[in-house]
Amino acid sequence: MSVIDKEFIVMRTKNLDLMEQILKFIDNSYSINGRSPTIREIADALQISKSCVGEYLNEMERKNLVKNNGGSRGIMTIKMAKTNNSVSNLPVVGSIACGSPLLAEENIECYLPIPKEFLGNGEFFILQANGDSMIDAGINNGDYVIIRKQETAEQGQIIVALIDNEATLKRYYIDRNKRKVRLHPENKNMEDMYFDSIVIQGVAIKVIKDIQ
Amino acid sequence: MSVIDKEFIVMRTKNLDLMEQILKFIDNSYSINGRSPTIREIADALQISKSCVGEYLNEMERKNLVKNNGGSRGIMTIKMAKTNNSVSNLPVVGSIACGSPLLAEENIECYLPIPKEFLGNGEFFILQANGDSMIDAGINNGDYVIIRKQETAEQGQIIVALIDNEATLKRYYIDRNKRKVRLHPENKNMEDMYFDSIVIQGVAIKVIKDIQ
DNA sequence: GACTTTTTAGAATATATGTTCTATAATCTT
DNA sequence: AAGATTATAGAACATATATTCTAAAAAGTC
Repeated sequence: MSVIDKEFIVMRTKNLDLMEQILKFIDNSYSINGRSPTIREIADALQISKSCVGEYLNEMERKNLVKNNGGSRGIMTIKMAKTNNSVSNLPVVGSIACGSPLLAEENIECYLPIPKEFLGNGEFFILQANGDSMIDAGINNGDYVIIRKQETAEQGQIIVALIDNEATLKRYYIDRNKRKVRLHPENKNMEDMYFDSIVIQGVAIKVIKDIQ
Repeated sequence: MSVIDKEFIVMRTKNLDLMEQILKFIDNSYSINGRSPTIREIADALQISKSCVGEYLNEMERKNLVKNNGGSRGIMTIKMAKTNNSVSNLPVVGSIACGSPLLAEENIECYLPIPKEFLGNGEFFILQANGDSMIDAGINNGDYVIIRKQETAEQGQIIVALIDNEATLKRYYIDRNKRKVRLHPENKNMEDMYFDSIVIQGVAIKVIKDIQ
C-alpha cells in the first residue's frame, strides 16, 4: 500500500467500519445474486486484498458475525444464518387463461418467497384478492391470500373455485335442501351463488394485508 | 454403464423424469443450504456422472428450465430466477430485555424473509401480536405485524410503543384538551391509555394473519 | 443385424475460488 | 525515535468446481 493512498488509510483506522461494509456487501450481494460473493468479489468491491478479506472473515467468524460453511461461496452473515432460510417460493396466480388449469405456467405471474414457518405441510399458492366480495372476512382488494392446494374442503372454509375462468374466493357451504353447493361472498351487498357442483382448487389459510 | 445396471436404464429411458429430479434437487438444495449445489453434488445425489449432469443442464438451459449464471454454484432453476429474490430479512422482535433498545440483538428472536414487494422504502421489523388489544383492527393474537421504523406518526395510525418494557401496538391519538398522548386499543372491552409522552418505535403497515 | 445417432462415464483439462506465506507498510509502545 | 506489533498486499499454493474430450454403451434406423 502506498503512503499516499489516503482513502485506504481511512479504512484501516476504522476497521469495525470495514467489517460493517463487508457484512453489508455479503448481505447485499446475496439478495441481488442469490448466492454469497467470493472472497475476490468482496476484495474487489471494497478495494482491499483477498488475504486481507480472509483475515477479516476469520476475525469476524471469531466475533460470531459470519459463518463459513466451507467450499466456494460458503460465507454467510449471521443474519443470513439466523434467518430460517427455508422459504417456499409460492406461485402467484394471475388471470386464468381460458380452459387452462389454475397452476399452468402461463397463469403464474411470479413467485413470492414465503417463510415456511407460515405454512404447514402441503402444496401452496398465492392469489391476489380481486374485488370486495370477501371484505367482511377481512380480505380486501389486492390482499395476498395464501392457499393450500386441495380438492376438498369443510363447510365454512374459504375456498378458491374457478368461476367463469376466474379464480374466486368464496366461503363454502353445502345446501342440503336444494342439493347444491352454496358459495357465500362475505359482503352484505352480494348474493350467495348456487352450483350443482364446483371444482375446489384450494383453501385459504393466510392473508397478507395492508393495515387500515 | 454396465448392462446389468437396471436402475440406471430406467433413468435413461425417462430422462424428462431425470430433469424433474435435477430441478427438484437444485431447488431443495438451495432452500436447505442457501446456495445452489455444485455439479458434483447433483451427480452424487442422483448417481450419475458429472459430465452427464453437465449435458442435462445444457439441455435444460436450452429448454429454459434452468439458468446458468456462470462461476461456481451458478446454476439456478427458472423458478428461482423468476422469484424476485430480493427479500428483506426482517428482525422479529420478541420480549424486550429491560431498558434495552427495541432492536438490540438480544431482543431479536429470528429473521423472517419478506418479499421487498410488500415493503416500501425505509427500515422495517416484525412484531408478533400479543393479546387481544387490537382485535377490532383485525390484528389477532399471534399475527405477524410488519412495522416501518419511524419516530413520528400521524393520528389514527397504529404504532408500536414501549410500555412497561413491552412492545405494544395501539392506535395513536393526541388529546389536545388533556395535552396528553392517547393510545387506543382496538377492543371495546379495553380503556384508552393516556401518557404525557411516549417514544414511537414504528408504524404498522402490514399484517400476516390466519384466515378464520 | 449392420449402421448411425444419442447418451453416458470417467479421465483430462481449464477455470474459479480459498488459503497460506512473505515482505512491507502502518501503527503502537516505550 | 527505536523497536515491537499489527495490518495489509501480492504472490504462491491448494482446493473446489466447471468444462471438454474420448471411448463405450444404449438406443434408434433401415
